[in-house]
Amino acid sequence: MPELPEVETIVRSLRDRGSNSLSILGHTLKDAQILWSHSLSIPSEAELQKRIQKQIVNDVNRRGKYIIIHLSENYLIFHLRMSGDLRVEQAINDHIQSIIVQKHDRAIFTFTDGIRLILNDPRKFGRIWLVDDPNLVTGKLGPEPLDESFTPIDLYNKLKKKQSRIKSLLLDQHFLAGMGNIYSDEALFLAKLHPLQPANSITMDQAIILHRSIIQVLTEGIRKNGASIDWVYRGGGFQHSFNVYQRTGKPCLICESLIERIVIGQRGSHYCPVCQKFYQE
DNA sequence: CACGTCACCTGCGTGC
DNA sequence: TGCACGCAGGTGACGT
Repeated sequence: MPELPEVETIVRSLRDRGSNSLSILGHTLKDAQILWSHSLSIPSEAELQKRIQKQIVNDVNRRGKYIIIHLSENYLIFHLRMSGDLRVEQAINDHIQSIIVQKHDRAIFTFTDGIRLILNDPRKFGRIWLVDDPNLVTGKLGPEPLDESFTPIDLYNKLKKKQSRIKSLLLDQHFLAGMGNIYSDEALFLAKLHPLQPANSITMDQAIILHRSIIQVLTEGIRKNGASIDWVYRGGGFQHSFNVYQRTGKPCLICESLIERIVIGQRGSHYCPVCQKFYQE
């Protein structure tokens, strides 16, 4: 489900107390229940339960699409993949609460004061880790697109070394962390690049614009609290700003040509055939 | 090594 | 209405 902006929105809601969200900062863990065993990557459920006890949440942040919860001793890490979501529940009555499980709940973390952090994940692709070193999980990720260390020159130099299609590269988390199908399509539209364009055919000028477009769509996505599509609604509004994603057959908002959809690496790719020309040398 | 394809899952919309 | 099919915000394993 979530890409960088959606994950960032969730991280902020876990970290910062909002009008309708509950921060877990400073809370002390008491117990964990894993309802779908594959949701837990490492360690074993017994080990997890033993190790998280009495650990305090010191911070919550993000690396790419991974949510990293800094505990007193270890790091509790979540990846929501396609359909995962995290919610924090207010403590109600202990006896009632321990029984309440919603459809698709896969893991429940209970704090000493009764609040609960719950992974809900219809498609069961989401994963959880408890590790001493977060690099064990996120170590191979590419640069953070919103960090200053991500520069147009570096992007150009890396593109030059790749001959895969630009759309596939943007989805490759080892190349760049955090982009998913929505934001890749939207960034390529802003950059006027055809999704099938080989990476090494992209010019310096185009790379500069692509760099700016990536930052623009991600920043706008975060500002709108991410996108809410399908039957899972999380309150974000970026879906109202889509130029091409899921707009197949609808007029381009710039030139009114009809948006096309092709499949690249098993993923639907949406683009304007006129604004996003395929360059042949 | 680099790149493409498949497996892992459930639910929803569409068309017959 | 029922059912088959295609589609969905991702990624690791495997093949060429």
